[in-house]
Amino acid sequence: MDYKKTLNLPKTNFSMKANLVQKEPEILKHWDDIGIYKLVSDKTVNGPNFILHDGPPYANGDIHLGHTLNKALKDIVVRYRTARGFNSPFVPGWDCHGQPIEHNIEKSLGAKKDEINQVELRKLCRDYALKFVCRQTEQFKRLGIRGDFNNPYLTLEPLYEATNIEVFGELYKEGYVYRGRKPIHWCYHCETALAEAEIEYDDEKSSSIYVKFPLKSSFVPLDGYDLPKYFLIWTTTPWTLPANVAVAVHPDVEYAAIEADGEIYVLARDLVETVFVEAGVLNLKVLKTFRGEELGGLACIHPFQPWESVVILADFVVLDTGSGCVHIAPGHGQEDYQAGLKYKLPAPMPVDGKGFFTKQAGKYAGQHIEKANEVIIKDLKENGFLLHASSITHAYPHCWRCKNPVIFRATEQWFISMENNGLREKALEEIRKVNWIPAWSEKRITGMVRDRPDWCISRQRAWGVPIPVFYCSSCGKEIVTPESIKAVAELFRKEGADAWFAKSADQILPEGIACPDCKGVHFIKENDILDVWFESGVSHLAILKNRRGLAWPAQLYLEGSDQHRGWFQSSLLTSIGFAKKAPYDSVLTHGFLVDGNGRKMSKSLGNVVDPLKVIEKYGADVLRLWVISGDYASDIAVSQEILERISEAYRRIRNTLRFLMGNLFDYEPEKDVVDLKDMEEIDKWALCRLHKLIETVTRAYEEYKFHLVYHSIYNFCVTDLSSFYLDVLKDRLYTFAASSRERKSSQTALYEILMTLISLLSPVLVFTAEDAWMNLHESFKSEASVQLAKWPEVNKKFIDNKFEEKWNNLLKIRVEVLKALEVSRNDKLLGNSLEANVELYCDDELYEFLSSYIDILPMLFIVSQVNLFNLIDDIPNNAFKGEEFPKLAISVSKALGNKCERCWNYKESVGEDKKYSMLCSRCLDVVKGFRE
RNA sequence: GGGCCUAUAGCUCAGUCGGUUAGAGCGCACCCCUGAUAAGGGUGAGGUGGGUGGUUCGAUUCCACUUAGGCCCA
Repeated sequence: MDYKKTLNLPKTNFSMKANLVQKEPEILKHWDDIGIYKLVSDKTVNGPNFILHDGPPYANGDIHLGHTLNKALKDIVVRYRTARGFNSPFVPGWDCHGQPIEHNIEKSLGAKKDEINQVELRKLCRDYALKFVCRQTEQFKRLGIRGDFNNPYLTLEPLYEATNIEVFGELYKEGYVYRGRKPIHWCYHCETALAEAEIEYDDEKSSSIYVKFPLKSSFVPLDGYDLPKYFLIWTTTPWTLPANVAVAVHPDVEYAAIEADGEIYVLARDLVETVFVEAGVLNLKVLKTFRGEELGGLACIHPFQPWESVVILADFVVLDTGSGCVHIAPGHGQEDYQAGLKYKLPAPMPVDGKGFFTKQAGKYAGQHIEKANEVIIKDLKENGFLLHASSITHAYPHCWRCKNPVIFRATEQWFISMENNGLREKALEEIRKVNWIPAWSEKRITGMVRDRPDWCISRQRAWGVPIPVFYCSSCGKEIVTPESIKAVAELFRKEGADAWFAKSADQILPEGIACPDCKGVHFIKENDILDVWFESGVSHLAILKNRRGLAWPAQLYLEGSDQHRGWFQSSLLTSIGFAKKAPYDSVLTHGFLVDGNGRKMSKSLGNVVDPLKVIEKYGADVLRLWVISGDYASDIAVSQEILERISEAYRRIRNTLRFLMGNLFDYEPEKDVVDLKDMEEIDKWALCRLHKLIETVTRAYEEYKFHLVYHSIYNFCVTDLSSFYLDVLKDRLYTFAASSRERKSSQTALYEILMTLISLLSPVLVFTAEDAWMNLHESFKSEASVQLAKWPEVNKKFIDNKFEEKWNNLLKIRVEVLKALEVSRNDKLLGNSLEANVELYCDDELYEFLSSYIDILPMLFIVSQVNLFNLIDDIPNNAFKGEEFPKLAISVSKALGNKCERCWNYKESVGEDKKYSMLCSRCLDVVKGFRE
């Protein structure tokens, strides 16, 4: 007879093979059908707020793994919060304006670029951005991100654009905003500013000249020498000399005063030889040396401009070329500009947009800079200020469109001052009030805010939000008033920022506005648009304050650590300016992606992992599991091996769920539940472990330590369940009478475990949890989705440390027995452990402990018989002795009796019954019960 | 060059407020099972704790330096 049919073998529709690639889209459709986002919000709307404000990704290209990491972490946080009953809406956002999109559109237009106007260009940019918003939306949804994707926030929406205007107006009113100058890349052929991405570096032949700057001040170490004294500077751009205001030296470098041809030159000592060999001057004498630091504050005479050039100290001075004395023209270089700010130097900018010198260039006014180079060199030579001139070839920036060399040119820009209104101090104060996770994050942003320069919010572009400033046509005065701001904001709310480009200033401004200075009534518009960081930086105002269901400030911002310089700061600064307070209670940062060798992902290294391909191969849940498997506080590694590992871990977790479900096929929670006091001890142990797991996992979610969620759940599945509890339970589940108390006891535990695991996993394995949920008996669930289920609560009545300690001891003994069994297995004494009879020889203490468990020892060891002895002297010779228990010897022999055909245990009772001669007594009762 | 961060077995992580032979799971090798079966169980081999130096009776844990890597600046 085939007794298999009389067993309670597992049954479930929850498939072993996940087939996520196919199943996930089906589940997504199911969520769409039932309107899961709304169901969850309706359920949690009255809970306490937990607003995670989404940092908007740029609407360009497909999502990459960095997006995946970030959005998955956010999704996990939000899902955990809603499961705990918080009102935690998730409104995804996109950053839609900006140079990269505009640049791509211009590229695709090619020569036609000049034929279209700004409004038309903006239309194309808009379509482009929206296209990628749609695309990324689908990709994020495929990842299982739950959010209000039907109502995302886009920085190109009229309401959003209007918020920028209001915030700018407020900041202006409060005195944070000013107009200043700053050097930017400028193409004088195209007459346009260029962004870094629009620069191509190419070799260029330039002049290389050493220029003598006469020392004007007295410098004590050289006072004794009655010779002309010069600082010797080097430059490859003679045309920038008219804008020179300083000479920079490195404070820590050794400088020398050299006598040559009856003159004294000051330059870096290590470069003396190089310079003079090149200049063909061989007769040198080192008069003195001094540290650069000593030179600071000296004054030189500009070779041809009517001002002094002061000696300043700068760390950026390097000694690989030149003389160690760097010509500084703040209007023509980044570092020069920074140094100029530091030393409060003037920043003359004697070059116009077409590349011609202005009046400020003195005698060179009207000349083009390209032509002026040789004139300047000639003049220097004639006036005795040139030591040497030659030419060099070096990498030089060129315009991406016209391929001509570009220049650095200071232009008028709008800034937010860090100082004017104490913004820096206020920001630092707010930073202290925010909870930064991990803690060092606070150090990082503090340092950055402390040292950052003023925020340049001007961009010379078309695709963005205009800076709402008007200038009086007659006197040029800038006009920013509550009325003008209101007019622009209202216009944008109605028509979007496009209106700025389509209308004239007079059409935009309300009637009756007059210039406060000259009473003029005609105005022109500012051409610059706002830095996109300003735009995304006002999202907390545009979205959290304006949308129903959201609230300001946010409980959490969660972004990559690069945002310490980006969004965390731009949001903080706008928020302080507008609302005098940080826009977030907590800020969590995660690290960056690296490959298996810890290298960053880059196309050139060829180690880029495409999340869409991972999803196609493994499924989104595996990708999400990967996201939490590592500690994101530092960088997160991804590689083929790592994904393979994660994928296996996923299968393991899934199978554990499957086994649990399969063994609950005939369980009805209400009817079959067994009281704790009536449960088998091992089932109580399982529940004890489960509730400790709930505690650990919940704390891990609470503290955003998701890798601990993964490791503890996984270890629980593998160690506690699969390799022990479930393995040991099979006998009881399969062979005991279906409705026996013993079996229902174990099922009661399994049910708890199953429901808990599904919930604990639900923020991460969103598809799998739902898949499991859909395959549960109706009687197991009261909600349409696991996402609506209650979070498991720790119940202290299940946790008993003393009890657990006892079981730990049993488990340790079990390990020893398994080792002994393994020895016998290797000796071919047995295969299946049920073929074994185990004899334990132990001291009194252990004997007493084990004898209280003698009835369940065969089950724990999965053997047919266990006997206890305390006669330490009578141990068989071949007994196994482990290291853990010196007072324990284990002897393994063939089990007594015959194998029961039904439960496979060896029992002496097998054969006692004539009719069922292949059954043990226990199975006999069960089988008889079947018949009745 | 500066600021912040990371560095424990092939992989992902624990842990030690400085103290006996550094843990877990996976992977790997070997074995068992075939009533979780494109599953399950067992045993075992893997670590000079990035490196150097210092403090200490004693450091993986504290300090300095250094190497490699990451983010952001310059």
